[in-house]
Amino acid sequence: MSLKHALLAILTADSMSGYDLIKYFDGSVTFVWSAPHSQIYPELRRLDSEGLVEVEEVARGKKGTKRIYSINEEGIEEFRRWVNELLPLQPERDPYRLKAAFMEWAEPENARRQLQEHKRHYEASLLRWQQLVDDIGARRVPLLQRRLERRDPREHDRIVAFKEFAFRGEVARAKAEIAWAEEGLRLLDELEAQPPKRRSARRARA
Amino acid sequence: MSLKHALLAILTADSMSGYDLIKYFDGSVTFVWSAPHSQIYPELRRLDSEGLVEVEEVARGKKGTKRIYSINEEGIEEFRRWVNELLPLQPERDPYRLKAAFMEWAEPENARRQLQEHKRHYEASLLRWQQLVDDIGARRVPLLQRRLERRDPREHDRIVAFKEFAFRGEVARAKAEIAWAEEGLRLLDELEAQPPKRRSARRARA
DNA sequence: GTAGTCATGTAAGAGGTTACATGATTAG
DNA sequence: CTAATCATGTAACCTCTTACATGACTAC
Repeated sequence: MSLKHALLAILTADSMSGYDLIKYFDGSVTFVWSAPHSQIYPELRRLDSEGLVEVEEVARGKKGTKRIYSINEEGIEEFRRWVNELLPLQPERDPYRLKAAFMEWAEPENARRQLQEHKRHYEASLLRWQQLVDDIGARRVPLLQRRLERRDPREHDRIVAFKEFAFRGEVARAKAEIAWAEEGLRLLDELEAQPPKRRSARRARA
Repeated sequence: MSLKHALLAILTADSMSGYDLIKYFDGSVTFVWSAPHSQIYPELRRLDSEGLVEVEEVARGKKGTKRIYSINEEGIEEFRRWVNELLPLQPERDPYRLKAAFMEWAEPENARRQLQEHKRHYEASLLRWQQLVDDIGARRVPLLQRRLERRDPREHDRIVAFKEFAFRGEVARAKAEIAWAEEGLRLLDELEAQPPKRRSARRARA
C-alpha cells in the first residue's frame, strides 16, 4: 500500500496533475519508490473515489481532460496515519544475492559481467543520490521548494533534515553494494588465478 | 521469475519433497528470497508441467500423496541459463526510506519506534547472517552438505566461496541499515533537544 | 508539417499475500 | 488421546509490469 502513500506524500507539497506528479516522482521519489504511469493514473482515480483528494477538471481540446489533484483533510489524516503507524519489516527478496550464491553454475565471464553491471549501476546511483542530498541541503529541489513555501520557516530545517537522512540511507546502500560487487570481482579473479578445475559447473551432474 | 529459479537452485543440491524444500527455504534461502508455501506448491507443479523436474509420487494414507521432486537435464539447463543471463538492475522500492523522508508528519515517538524496530530487525538479521556465513565456511549447513556430497571435492571451495560471498553481502547490508537507523535516532534526539516548534506537523495545513 | 512534450488512459498477465482448508504420522 | 510436525493444497485479492492506445499543444 505504499504507492498510495507515496502519491499522498507528493500531494502534501502542492496540488498538481497526474502528469506533474509523475515528473516529480521521476525526479526524486523514484529513488525510494518507483511506479509507471499506468499505475499512477488509476491510483489517483482511486484516491478520488476514496475521498482523499479533491479533483479539478480542466478541459483540453474537445475530448481531453486534465485533472488537478489536491490532498484534502481526509487525505492528510490518512497520510499522517501511515507515517505514524509501525510498518513491520518485510522479508528480503534479492535476485542478485540469489544469483551470487549460485555463481559456480555460471561461466566466470558472465558472473563478472553481472557484478560489473551491479557496480556500474550503484556507482551511477551513488552520484545521483549524493547530488540529491546536496540539492536537498541547498534547497535546490523544485518539489522541496514548493513544499517549503507552504510551511512555516521555523519548520524548514526539520523537513529538510528528514529528507537528507532518508537519501543518505540510499547513499550508504549504494556504497555497500559497490564494495560488495568489488569483493565479488576480486573473488572471481582469485578463483581464475588458481583454477582448481575450470568449467567445473558444466560437468557437475553429468 | 526468481522463485522458479530459487526452487531449481535448491533442487540442484538434492531431490526432495515440497515440504522439505520449504524447510530449506526457511533455513537459509529465505535470507535472500522468501516465499510462502501457498506459492511454492503450485510453482513446483508448474516446474513439472514445464518438464524441468521429475516427480515421484509416494502414497500417504488413503488420500494423501507426497511428491518427491528431482531436477532433470532440462531443469539444469534452465537454471544454468538463468545464472548466466544478465539480470538488469531493478528500480528501488523501499517503504522505510519513503516513510523516513516524511517523518516530519509523524509524532517523534512514533518515528523513533519505527527506527528502533528497524535497528532491532537488522541487528537480529546480522546475527543470523553472520552465523550463516560461519556455518557455510565450516560446511555446517545441512543443504550445503547434501550439495557437496554430490560434487567433486575439488569444486567444494569454489561452491562455498560463492555462498559466503552472497551472504556477506547481506551482512554488509544489515550493518549499513543499523548505522542508518542509529543516525536517524540521533537526528530525532537532536531535533527534540532544540525543538524549533513542537507538534509542528499537526498544524501544517490547518 | 512534424517532432517533442503534455496528458491520460486500458488490459493482460505475472507475482505475491493472506486466509481458508484438510488430513496423516509420530512421540509422549 | 492429543499435540506437534509432516504434507499439500485452493482462492480471493492486491500489486506491479509490459504493451497497446489516443490525442492536444507548442516551437521550429
